[in-house]
Amino acid sequence: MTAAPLGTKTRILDAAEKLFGKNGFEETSLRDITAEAQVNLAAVNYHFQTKESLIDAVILRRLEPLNRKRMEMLDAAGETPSVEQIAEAFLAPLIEVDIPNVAPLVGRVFSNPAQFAVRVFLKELAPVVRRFDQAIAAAVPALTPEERFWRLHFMAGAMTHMLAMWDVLPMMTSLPIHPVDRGAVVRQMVQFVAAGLRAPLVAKPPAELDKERT
Amino acid sequence: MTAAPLGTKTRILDAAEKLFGKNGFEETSLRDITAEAQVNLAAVNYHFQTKESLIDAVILRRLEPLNRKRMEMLDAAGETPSVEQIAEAFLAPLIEVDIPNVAPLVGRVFSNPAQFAVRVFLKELAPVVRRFDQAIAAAVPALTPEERFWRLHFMAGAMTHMLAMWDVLPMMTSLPIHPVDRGAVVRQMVQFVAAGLRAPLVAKPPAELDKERT
DNA sequence: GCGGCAGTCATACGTATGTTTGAATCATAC
DNA sequence: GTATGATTCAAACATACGTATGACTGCCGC
Repeated sequence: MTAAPLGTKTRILDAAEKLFGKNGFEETSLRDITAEAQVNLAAVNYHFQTKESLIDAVILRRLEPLNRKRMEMLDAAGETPSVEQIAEAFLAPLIEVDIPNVAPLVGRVFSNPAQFAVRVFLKELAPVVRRFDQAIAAAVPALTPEERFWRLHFMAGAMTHMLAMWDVLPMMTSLPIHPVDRGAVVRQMVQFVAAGLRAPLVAKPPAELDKERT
Repeated sequence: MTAAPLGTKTRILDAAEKLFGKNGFEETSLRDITAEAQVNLAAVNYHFQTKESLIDAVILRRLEPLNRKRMEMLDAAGETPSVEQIAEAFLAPLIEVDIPNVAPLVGRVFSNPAQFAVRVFLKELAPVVRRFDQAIAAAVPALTPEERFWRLHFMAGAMTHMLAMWDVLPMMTSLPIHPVDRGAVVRQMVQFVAAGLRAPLVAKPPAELDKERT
């Protein structure tokens, strides 16, 4: 009857992941976590020393396989992936890798530029950003580096917003979108993002047009 | 020499806005705020009763004119605005209305689905969502309600991500994008979002294609 | 059997937080 | 000038938090 008891350490990670995702990092106390995990309060400091490094551990446990999957999909798409393939490589792993608690967590990580998230960002995310930037450069050569940079982050923003708002969005519409097939949303998002990635360049600002008039 | 002294209440709002934007709501203590505002600790409870309603006050002071401006721009775009006009009406007010502290704040509001943010969401944001949904429906009639719903929130996500990550993004690139002309970013985003809004519909899922094969 | 040790536990410590209090100060009307 | 109401102030309150401690438990090698 009782499920496999799992290690204390894993139970803490699971509980923390769930509560961090639902309520945020600072808003979740170690006592909330240990209660959810049915574990003694001191266990978290025994296994993870400090709350901060528990946060890191929770994030890294999920972020690492997620990003590996992204890289794999991008590699599998060949020499010069299309924008659709780029968007899908970036977005689809969220569906495949996941259990339900993870999505809100990812949303929280991306939408928290505070120090504790930056720690993880730069080490874990920078290579992925670089790799996808190169792919976009190959797929849409007309883009300047600045344009690639922003479009990449617009894509990331669409994703994070969906994840972070997952539980709230149903309240903002009368549509029966909950519980929804996450795969369908990803298809929509791939479509949206792909079109955005290959959008025409912005018109030159008035200052430059002036030169042409003279 | 000394600037106009402003009321205590306003100084609290300004300080809270600045610190909430920089560090988040829960991470900012009332003592941080009163120190920044050079005001007695008790003043915040005197003027705002509780921290929670201070948060509401800070958000509403900015969100309300922001959304009014959005509505105005959408109205000014005529009967059936183009997707570019829709995107611009949604995004441009952030540049015009703003002082620098506000942008991070908006990012925090949108990326925090916790109760305290939901309180504001549903009352203040629902009419705007409805209005823009109608505009998208008129501009891209082929979209189903679900598709409109998601594309609207992809647009919101690109915006929030940019705002929330504003201070962090420069660290993720070697490009000299900081300090950057915010108007230029908005032009990029309008371009991206407009293309996404009028992207072709998603391919039918395999299940429906099967029917055509039989 | 028993020593050693990783893991668990109840409990406590120090501190930071939101909030309250009651006296002091200020402004304004009479 | 002084009474009155609004505002500011220093100080305290209760609570919740992250962390630390020291005793206890169960297990494995010998």
